[in-house]
Amino acid sequence: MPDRAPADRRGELLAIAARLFADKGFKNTTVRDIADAAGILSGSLYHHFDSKESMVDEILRTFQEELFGQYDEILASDADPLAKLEQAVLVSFDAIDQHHDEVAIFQNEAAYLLTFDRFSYLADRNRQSREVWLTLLRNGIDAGVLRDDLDVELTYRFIRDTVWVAVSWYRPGGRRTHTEIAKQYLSILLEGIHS
Amino acid sequence: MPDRAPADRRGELLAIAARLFADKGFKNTTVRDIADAAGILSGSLYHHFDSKESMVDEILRTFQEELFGQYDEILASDADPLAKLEQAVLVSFDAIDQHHDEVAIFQNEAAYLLTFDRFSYLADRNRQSREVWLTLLRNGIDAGVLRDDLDVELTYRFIRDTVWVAVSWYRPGGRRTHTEIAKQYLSILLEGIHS
DNA sequence: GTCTATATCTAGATAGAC
DNA sequence: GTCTATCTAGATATAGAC
Repeated sequence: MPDRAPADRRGELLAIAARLFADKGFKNTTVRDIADAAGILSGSLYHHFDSKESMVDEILRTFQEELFGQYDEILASDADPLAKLEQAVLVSFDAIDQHHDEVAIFQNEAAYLLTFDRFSYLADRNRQSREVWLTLLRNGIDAGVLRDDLDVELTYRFIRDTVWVAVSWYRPGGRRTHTEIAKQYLSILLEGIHS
Repeated sequence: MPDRAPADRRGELLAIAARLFADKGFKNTTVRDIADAAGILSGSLYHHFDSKESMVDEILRTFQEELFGQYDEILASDADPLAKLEQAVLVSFDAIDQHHDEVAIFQNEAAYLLTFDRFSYLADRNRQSREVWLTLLRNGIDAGVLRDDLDVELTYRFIRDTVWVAVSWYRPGGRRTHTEIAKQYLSILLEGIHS
């Protein structure tokens, strides 16, 4: 593996920053915090990155490219509508497990970051995500496997919110695996809690 | 109405601050922002309040006393378990409608504020909220009206998250009333989306 | 690639006049 | 109750040495 160390220094620093942004918030994390955690001084960070904004930008872009690639694969597959919906939920919980910090940052900081022009792509991603879920829900209704008396827009929001907000309490390595949680969630979502 | 203006100036300023804290975040709202919105200068705010922290403290305390009073009433009532659960959901969506900014602040800033000793009561309120929902769910299971194969702790989290996170997209005066949203949500929660 | 040193800016808070 | 003026602390970012 040639030039692994130099190429990865950037990734290391981004991972350290992501952890802090996720835990304390973007605004509330100082470049000194990041440098301290990395064992260097704040000025040295500017050898690697333009600004604190550039750091969070790179973190979110990289993560979202991967996540939306997975959604696209599901949409393009030939699974039945119910299976696709389940896969989308599982992939999302997988992201919470594998990219916990990135999901947390997107959940907690997107509204703030969207006030800057350079982060306008986050709004595009929100629209894209809405399209994915609405498509899955409409296909399920059309195929007759989902109730047709539900407000699709509201249903989409409930699913989206419950899935992603789990990042606020799920901790990788905890008592329940992310797959167990995803399956319980799907059971409630599909069948309800009424006996 | 004697001395209405002087007594309400405090409340006016708190409402202005709450709106800004909810929209932009606590850390990201400056005392100058608050003063600007109130049409005064930043120094003048300190005639009314000790600090920015005191402002958010008063906002959250007042709101939570009211909300938890309502939960206590539901728990103490003689309605059946299913009705109590429905009432708790309705009361929560009512809070999102009537105290939108306060709910948003609690949702978005609690984790940060909890790093200060003076806000440790927020952790107590979180525990209290958990007890309310767990009690409602357990009573429903014991009475046989809720599925007994569900993880109660996970179910509580899904309900809590989906209810409160609605504050991020619900806007008072929008296309759907908060009661319509609450009823759709209860329909999904109780019966599921499967046809 | 990191450190030293520092420029620049912004924020919370205070004191006293009006 | 508000304004003027200002203090102080802390944050982002830069320049040049090592």
